[in-house]
Amino acid sequence: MYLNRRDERLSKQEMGRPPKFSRDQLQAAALAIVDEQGLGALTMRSLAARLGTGPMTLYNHVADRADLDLLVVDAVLAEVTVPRRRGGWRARLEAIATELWRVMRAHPAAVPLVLTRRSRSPAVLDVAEALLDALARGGFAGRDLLVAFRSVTAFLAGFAQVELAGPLATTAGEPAGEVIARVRALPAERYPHLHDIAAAALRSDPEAEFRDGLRRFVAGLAPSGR
Amino acid sequence: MYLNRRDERLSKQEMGRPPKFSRDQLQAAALAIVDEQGLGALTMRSLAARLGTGPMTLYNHVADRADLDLLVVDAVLAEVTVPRRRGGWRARLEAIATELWRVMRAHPAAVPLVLTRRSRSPAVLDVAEALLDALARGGFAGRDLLVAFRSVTAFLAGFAQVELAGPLATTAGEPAGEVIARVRALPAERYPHLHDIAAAALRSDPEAEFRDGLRRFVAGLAPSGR
DNA sequence: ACCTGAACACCGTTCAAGT
DNA sequence: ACCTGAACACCGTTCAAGT
Repeated sequence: MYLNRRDERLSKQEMGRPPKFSRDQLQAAALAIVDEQGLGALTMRSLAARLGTGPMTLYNHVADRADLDLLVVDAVLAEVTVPRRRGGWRARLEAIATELWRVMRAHPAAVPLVLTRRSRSPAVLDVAEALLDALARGGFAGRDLLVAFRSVTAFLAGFAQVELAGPLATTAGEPAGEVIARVRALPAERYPHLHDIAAAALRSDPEAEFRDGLRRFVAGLAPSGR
Repeated sequence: MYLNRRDERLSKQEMGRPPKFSRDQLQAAALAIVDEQGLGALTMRSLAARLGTGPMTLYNHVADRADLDLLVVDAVLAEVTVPRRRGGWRARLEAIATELWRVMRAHPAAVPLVLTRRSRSPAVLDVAEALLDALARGGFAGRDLLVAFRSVTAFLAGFAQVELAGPLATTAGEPAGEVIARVRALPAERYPHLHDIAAAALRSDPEAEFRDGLRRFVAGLAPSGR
């Protein structure tokens, strides 16, 4: 009887206690680990330790390990602030793409996750809708819009990725000069053009490369006019 | 003395025995696991088991777990047969890109690895050089060539990735109709364009989307003319 | 030179119990 | 409703030993 009454009290007060951590707290802690120590350092146990609790506590907030990756993706994309609508559709498209590029470069270790994990959070969907809106203003619709959207996100995702893992990418901490030196050590008669761009990469910076590539890409975009 | 002589014999005969597995065998086995059971199923132990040996044996052929990922990347890219050189540079660029696209779609589970892991094997460098060669024939050189190359690989890597993990991507085994249904369950006034392309995706096929996107992209490419 | 078993530190997660 | 420790199956890798 007494126990029963106590159980009832518990079910309304102590049992219905507020969550110990908010989703924002988890996101911030998870992203901090990735930023500071790399992707490999993010584990259920490391995140729990950083929050000052045991591993099992996390299962009150995420379904499993895969959910933890989504936490990081959402944390990164939440930093995107969709720019105000002004200018033509090309300018708007460039502005959103540039903002996305900025955010990804701010969290290079998280990029593989952003490119690889599928999240349906508002943070992700809002950015997608903003890109689509810019294209729609350019006259794209239906399948035309679909293809253009896939192309733009492809370009964006790819550019971030290529800088990270392409043949000219630098490993974490490795000076760019060494990578280029390694490319130059390859047989020149077999890889003449790789030599060429390695030399160019030495004098270029990724920011400007992205801007040029993006501008050229956007300039070439046009609805099929069917 | 006798033992010494025996040791010498061993060092020339039994000790210098040929490797138990070739690199090709490791590559094929690793890729088979990924193709059949997904990325998560590839472990040192699972690969060893498939080869009928113990986990430690693998360390005679790869440096560590990360090396195992490179094995898969190289196995996939080794399937690329660079098309014969003919036609204009745009046609050639499209041909190589299409071939790469074909190979990646043949191993969808391996795509995240291909996009994310850096390999410097000839398989990878040869494809890069072929793309560069096509662009060079189009008049690109130096920094121009660098930017164009990054853009093309970006487009390619991104397109494969977007189909795999973009907002309209299907999880392994999940019918495309369900994904689209889920998008349509979103508030239409907030995501009007996502609704639009979801409907278009229902009637489209990725092959044709890639071809259209690629053609449009290549058509827009041109050296800066400085 | 190449192979291999035992052992270790670490991981995600199930289970059962606590408030 | 939310928290948590013990325990389990699994992982990559070190070590030492074998041919």
